[in-house]
Amino acid sequence: MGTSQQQKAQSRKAIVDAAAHLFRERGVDGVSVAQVMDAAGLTHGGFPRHFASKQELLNEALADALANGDGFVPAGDIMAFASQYLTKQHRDNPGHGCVYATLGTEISRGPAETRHVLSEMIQKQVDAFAGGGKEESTKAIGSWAAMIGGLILARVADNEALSEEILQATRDFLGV
Amino acid sequence: MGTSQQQKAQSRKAIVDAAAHLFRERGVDGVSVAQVMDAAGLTHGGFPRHFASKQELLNEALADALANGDGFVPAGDIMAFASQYLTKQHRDNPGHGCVYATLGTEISRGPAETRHVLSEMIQKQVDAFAGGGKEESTKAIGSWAAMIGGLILARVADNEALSEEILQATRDFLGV
DNA sequence: AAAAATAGATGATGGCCGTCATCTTGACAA
DNA sequence: TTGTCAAGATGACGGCCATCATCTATTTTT
Repeated sequence: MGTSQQQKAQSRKAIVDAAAHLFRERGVDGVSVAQVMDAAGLTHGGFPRHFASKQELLNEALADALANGDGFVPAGDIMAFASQYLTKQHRDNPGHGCVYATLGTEISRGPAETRHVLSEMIQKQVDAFAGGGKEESTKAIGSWAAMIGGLILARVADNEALSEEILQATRDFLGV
Repeated sequence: MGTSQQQKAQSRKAIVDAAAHLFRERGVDGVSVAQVMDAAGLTHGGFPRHFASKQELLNEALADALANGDGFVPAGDIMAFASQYLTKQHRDNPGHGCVYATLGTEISRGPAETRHVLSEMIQKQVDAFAGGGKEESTKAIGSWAAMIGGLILARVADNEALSEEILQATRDFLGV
């Protein structure tokens, strides 16, 4: 099954996309390499041709998810961002949602290398916040934190009323 | 190795304590039953005498961690609570810290039964917040969310300056 | 056009984990 | 005191996973 270099690039992209999606949906430990490959339309054996390890794929998937903005990274007005973030839509689609709210804790416990990738993303975000002065920065970081925590609580809640109550309260708290 | 019923109760407590600690520190998937038993001073074979499954132990461990207040559950003044919560001390000791910030995402993806246990804890907390009226309740839930999100971000950050900046900003944001 | 290179498939390997079976030994009931 | 029961130890089993080895077929190079 020889394949052109163009197809290899396509395959690689498919693998990264599948990983970025599945890792957020089920956690890194909750998804096997074989499952990622399967979702990418390949079999597990082709994996080493693209990545040296699952770790390496995770790093790439994280960078990709955040670079594409798919990972719900604050941009522009933090309040406009918050109103998109604290929704049922986002809550029910972790696979396409905020990386910090889905993988933050798992990665904080993981290898330094992967942790560093995510840490740099946070740094970049905090730096961006700092543009508007200290007070604006504090508000942005604090609001961001509330969004992440609120979404996590809303996802743990197993009944719609409670979950919606948490989302609503967090929105109200932020004045969105 | 016959053992008295008193010793059995002691063993059970040791297992639950070890689990509550290790699960928060390394994640549920990151700790094996054998490791929990070892930390409790036993071997893996005695496990079935106490719990039918790892799931069952998790449920018990969660309930225990939260009941003991060790799990960082808001009590009394939410602001006083926040100032204890957003500290390096808490950040660096997840094993004895807030359950939502360590296991929230993992459990939101897990079995309904375990999710229900944690969900009921949230419900109880939200109900307690509601005592002071709607506005107070909104503030409490929003602040709680900010604490959880802020702590998670601070734990992901792999350099002290950034991590401390996040903790500080979240504290300032909440006015603590 | 022939040869070399390689993407991807199939399959194997070693390790870890949750759970169960069995045995031993001390606790309690008689 | 004797017999039953069970806590906990040792050990095994089946399943899953990450990674590597090998084979194949097509692409790319010469």
